[in-house]
Amino acid sequence: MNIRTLCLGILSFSDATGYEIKKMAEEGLFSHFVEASFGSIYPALTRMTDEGLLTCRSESQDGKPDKKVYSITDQGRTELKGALTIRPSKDKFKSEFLFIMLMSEHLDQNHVSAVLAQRARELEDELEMIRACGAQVTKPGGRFINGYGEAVIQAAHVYVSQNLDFSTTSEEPTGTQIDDPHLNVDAAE
Amino acid sequence: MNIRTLCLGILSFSDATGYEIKKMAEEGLFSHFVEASFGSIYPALTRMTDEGLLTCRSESQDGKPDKKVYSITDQGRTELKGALTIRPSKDKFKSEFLFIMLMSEHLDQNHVSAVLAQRARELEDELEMIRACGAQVTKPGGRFINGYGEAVIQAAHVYVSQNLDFSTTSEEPTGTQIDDPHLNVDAAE
DNA sequence: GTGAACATGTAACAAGTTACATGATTGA
DNA sequence: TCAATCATGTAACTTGTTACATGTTCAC
Repeated sequence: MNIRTLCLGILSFSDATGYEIKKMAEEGLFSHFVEASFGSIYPALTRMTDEGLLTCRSESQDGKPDKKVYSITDQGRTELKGALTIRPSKDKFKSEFLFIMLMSEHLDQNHVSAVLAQRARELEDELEMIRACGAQVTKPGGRFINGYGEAVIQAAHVYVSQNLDFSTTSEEPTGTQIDDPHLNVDAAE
Repeated sequence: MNIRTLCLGILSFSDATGYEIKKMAEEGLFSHFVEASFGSIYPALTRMTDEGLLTCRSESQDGKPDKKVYSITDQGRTELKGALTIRPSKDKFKSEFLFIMLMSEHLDQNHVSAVLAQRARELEDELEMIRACGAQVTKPGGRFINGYGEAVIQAAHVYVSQNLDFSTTSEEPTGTQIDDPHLNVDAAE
């Protein structure tokens, strides 16, 4: 999924400026699956307007530059649907944190412990953010992904908290004790 | 984290060829947090050898091109440690799947259901892979990230399985009933 | 006999980031 | 007075991907 699709998606819910789109990609629901900088958003909006996928109206404000509010057109909605009807590619997950953990044996143990403790705190903050943000979400799609984020981050938090000292002890990592009634494959060995 | 660090990390465990590095980044432990193509791996290895971070020995094989086996040098280990001692940046997670779910109200319900069912199956496969792969992992760092992956993917699987029909019913998404004893913040509302 | 796995490498290209340029307002 | 927020935009740059080039062996 590229920036164009992201912008179309956000604009399919409500009109917005480039600045607002960036904010939405940083905080709230959208922040879970994209990143976008001004350098990519502004050119994308301009180009899509030229192509007829968006319309743009300028609202002048005193002091600040004109605000350019973009709206999605029917053609834009068609484009968006097309982009969403392909089967989704694998989720992409990049984690420097996990990489550091994997390499922990080459590193200073104090550093590893500090990184773990820090990560536990970050996960708590994220969970709080998701819950706060979830209180404002009403549409089913939004509720679904909010719940998804909550489930996943919580699992990560439980796991990290239970294994804060993995690098200093020789104990087995504590696995999840949750049973998964939807998994019929008998893979646990 | 860039490809250079990834290669150094892999080579810090054992010598390998570019081809083998690519395979490791696709399957097994490393696959959880990176992607790499030949087009990025080969130039990176060449350059790092020029810079003294790696050494390279050629093993001729009949038929196939010479195998170039890379080893990390002390300088390379220093570089790796440096790259790992910075505090890890936020995990990056990109999901076309979640984006489609967010947009589900604009889409055909049958398509959304199919995507959900497909995702449940993919998560099962991934869980199986993680468990199979975990059986071979012995070092603490590896065990930690294997357990992390298992915890997170399982949570996602439970959640998706419980909400396969979210787009066709008006019910609240089923939240996680797991309690998190490590979370003292009282954020649940 | 066809495709996959083994094995390396380059050049063209795509995509997005960073840094810069500009400038008012508001709160600490 | 300094940083942050609002607000848009461009150019240079980085990074990495895709497609191509080359060639063997092995299993189906």
